[in-house]
Formats: sequence, C-alpha cells, structure tokens
Amino acid sequence: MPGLPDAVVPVALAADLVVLTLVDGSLHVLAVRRAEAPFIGRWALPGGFVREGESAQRAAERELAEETGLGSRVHLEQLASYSDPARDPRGRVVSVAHLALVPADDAPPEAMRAGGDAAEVAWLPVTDDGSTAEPLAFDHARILRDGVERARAKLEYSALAAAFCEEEFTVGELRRVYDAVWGVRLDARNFHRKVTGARGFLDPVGTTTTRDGGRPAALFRRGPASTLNPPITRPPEPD
Amino acid sequence: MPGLPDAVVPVALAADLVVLTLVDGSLHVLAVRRAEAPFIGRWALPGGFVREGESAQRAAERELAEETGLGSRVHLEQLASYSDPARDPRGRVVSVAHLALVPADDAPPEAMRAGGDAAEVAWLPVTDDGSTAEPLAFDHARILRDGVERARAKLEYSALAAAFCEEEFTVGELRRVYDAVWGVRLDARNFHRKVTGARGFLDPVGTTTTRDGGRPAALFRRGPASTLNPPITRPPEPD
DNA sequence: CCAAAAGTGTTGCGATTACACCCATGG
DNA sequence: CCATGGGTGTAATCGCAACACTTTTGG
Repeated sequence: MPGLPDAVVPVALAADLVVLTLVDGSLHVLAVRRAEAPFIGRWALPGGFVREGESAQRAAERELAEETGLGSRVHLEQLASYSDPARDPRGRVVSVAHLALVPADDAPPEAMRAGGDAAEVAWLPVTDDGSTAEPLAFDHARILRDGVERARAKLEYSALAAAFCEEEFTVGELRRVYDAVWGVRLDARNFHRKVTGARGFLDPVGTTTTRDGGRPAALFRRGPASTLNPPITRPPEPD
Repeated sequence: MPGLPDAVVPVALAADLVVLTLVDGSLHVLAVRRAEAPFIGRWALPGGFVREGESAQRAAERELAEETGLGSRVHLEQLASYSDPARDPRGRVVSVAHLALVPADDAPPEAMRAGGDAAEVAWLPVTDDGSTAEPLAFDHARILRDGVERARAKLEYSALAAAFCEEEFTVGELRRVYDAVWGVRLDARNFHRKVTGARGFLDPVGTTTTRDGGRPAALFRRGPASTLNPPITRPPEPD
C-alpha cells in the first residue's frame, strides 16, 4: 500500500445487503443460494466486493439494482460493518452491511435478474426473533438480526414504513406494515388519526382507491418529514 | 488476495474514534494534532490502522487505551464506516468510526500518554451544530457530526448518559449531562422523579455525598437496564 | 441565617386509548 | 342487504410539565 505505513494489512471490502419486504403481510428477506465455496449451497445475504473507485454505499446500490432490478423506490441506508478476522475463511474480508426496504410484493424473485453468480434468489420468511428457518452463510444471521432490529426501531420515530409501500398508499396499507414488522395489531382508528395528524408525514394525493375492499380509502404519498413526531409507539409487551 | 476473485481491490482499514466527554459542563471531543502529511499540523480524530488478526472493534479499544489510558469505564460502540475512495489522499483507506464516551474531567489531556505518533492531544469544544472551531483533517468533521448526533439521540432512550459520569454519581450530575449534551435546562424535580422511577436504570448505592453542594444527594450506579422506558424527552425546539 | 441543591406533593392539561358509531363501496 | 374496510366522535385515563413546598447540608 504505497504512501501508507508498512504494517498496514490489506483487506477486501464487501457490501452486503439486508433487503426486507413484505410478502403476504409478513416480513421477508432477500437471499441468494451460494454457488461457490465456502458455504456452497447455503443461503446468504446478497452482496459483493466493492470495486475500484467505488464507495461501499455505491457498491450497495449497484448490488441492489443487479439483484432486484429496482432502481429507485427503495430505501437504502448503512447498517454496520463486520470485521471479525475469522468471519470469512477465504481471508480478510470486511463487510459494510446495508439495510434496504422495498415495497411489498414488488420484484418477486422469479422476476429477478439471475445475473452474476447468483444461482437462485428467494424471499425467505423472517421469524419474530429476526432469523431465518435455514441457517445463513458467514455471519449473515447476525447481520440479518441487526437489520431487522434497526428496521423495527426506526418504524417508531421515522417515516421508514412508507418504504414498504407503493408510491401511493392508503393509511390501512401503512398500518399493515407496522402490524407485520412489529407482529402486533394496531387500532386502525387511532392509527389513522395519528398519522394523518402528524405534520409533513403524509401528503394527500386527493384520489381514492378501493383496492383493499370496503369503503374507498384516500391515497397518500410520503410527506417531506423524515422523522415522526409524536412517534408511533409500539404496544408494551405483556409482562 | 488469495482465495478471492482477482478483481477484488485491497483497502487499508482504519479505526477512528469520536471520544466525547464533558469539560466544565460542556461537550468536548478528543483530538490529536497530526505530525505527518497529509493534513500535517491539523487536528484530527484519534485512530489508527487495524492490525493483523484484529477486528475494528478491538483496534478501537486499543487506540482508546493508548490515547487516554482509560481501560474500562468507557462506553464504546461502532458508529459508521466511511469509504469514499477520495477520503484519504494516500490511497484507499476505509475508516470504521467508533463513538466513545468517557467520564467528565477524567483523563485530562496532560495526563494522556503522548505515545505513538500523536504530537499533541487536546479536548476541543464541540459547538451546538456538532463541529469544532478549527477544521479537522480528512472527513473527520463529518464523522464528528455523526457521532455527536448519535450521542444526542441515544440519550433519550438509552442509559448512555451514565457513561459521562463516574462510577457512582448523583441524579443532579446525571441531569447536568443531559443539559450539556442537549444544550437545555431540564427541570431538576421532574428529572429526578423520572430517572429514579425508571426500573433498572439506577441502582441506589445507599450512601450520600455533598460534593455538589447543598443538601446531601443519594449516590447511584448504572442499573442493569440498557434502554430507558419511558424515554427522557428532549424539549421541543421553539418554532 | 442564607444560599444552594435534593427531593416530594399537587394540579392541570394534552396525548392516548378503547370503543361506539357512521360512511361508502363490492358482491 | 351485508360484509368489509375507512373514517370521526368521545369519555376515561395516563403521563408529564409546571411549580409550590420541605429537607439538609456548607458557609
């Protein structure tokens, strides 16, 4: 490494993705089946190595586009980095994990580009404790848990929930995001009042839809506010 | 990089530190004056390269001990990673930034080990917008801002504030942490009720102290709870 | 005695909950 | 006409900010 001290050890930098969505009203994570050693045949989080001249953020955006075909309409943020020297048997690989949220039932796995080295792509259901039924490769179970926890926490005080919805959505659809991610059932009436009352959170479109059945519901877009005040509070766990 | 694809670009991994403390009741950050190019003579966040067989977390712990002499008694958590290819003119250096909080008026800079390459070490005052009077090297201003923001946010719902206090502290001392970090003046009476009422947050020691003047105050230690429910709410900004 | 900081009691208000009730559609 | 989801009204309650007041020290 020219210009740097001799003792500096080179590492490979990877950008991995925790891509969450809702399938049939429950939380799912995007996974690829590994076609190569190590962990061949195991499910893993999508990701890849950061290229020359690329930041981890840009690499994550690129991987996300490659894997899902979705360009924008996705929320993407850095989650954390994982640098345990033993986390990858091939050598010193440091992963910058990112959290992505994509709209419900968008980008079904069949429609995904099977490009690159991904042999098989699927939405795996996420359990209440933030894990999958089948074990994940590397330390990806840990990364997934951190991602799910982050998503759950941020729903409370941020406008993140709308990232799971289409561009235009109803209050009911938004509420079902909270129900699914938190595993609760919020009161539809109070939820309605709360989110429509929070300034800057929802932009009324003016039109209505009956796609959810029942009485026509007003359509909204995400408003300019990124934080939600007062927050939507998660119901306390029963003691 | 043996065992890895040819296209993988090697990067140097650094662990940088945002070390915050209170000096005379106001927020300060630990900085070192750079003795080498690039940015020679500028203040920078303390940090260094991750060594062989070391995780970024361990490297941060090592740097923190080297720089402050403080072993435990410090809160340390990962903040975020910075991987812009142009962030270091020497080459591809990715920084995993960490946030550390040390007790008020502990480890004054004079007492710090001037070991390693640090020519000069100081606590720099942090302004309300999370920056320093003098510019910092690299992208460290950005990292500092992110660290201060994280600290401010986590005070609300976590037991983080106690990290700024000695092992045993009074409710008043804890309140002054909030006052300093948030730049507000909380009501001493309501604050007292709130923190002593939160289960698991404070462990009463049983003894008292008059070191803050006035009536003797009960001493507490950090309780087992890491999250604070209900949270301490930051007073709303005046519109 | 006075100043200063620690604690306790009380009161009023605003947010939240729990639910009754009405609305507008599709089948 | 009924099931379904959308939306509004309202009363009981909870949490909390505001502040009066008492306690216990040092000087």
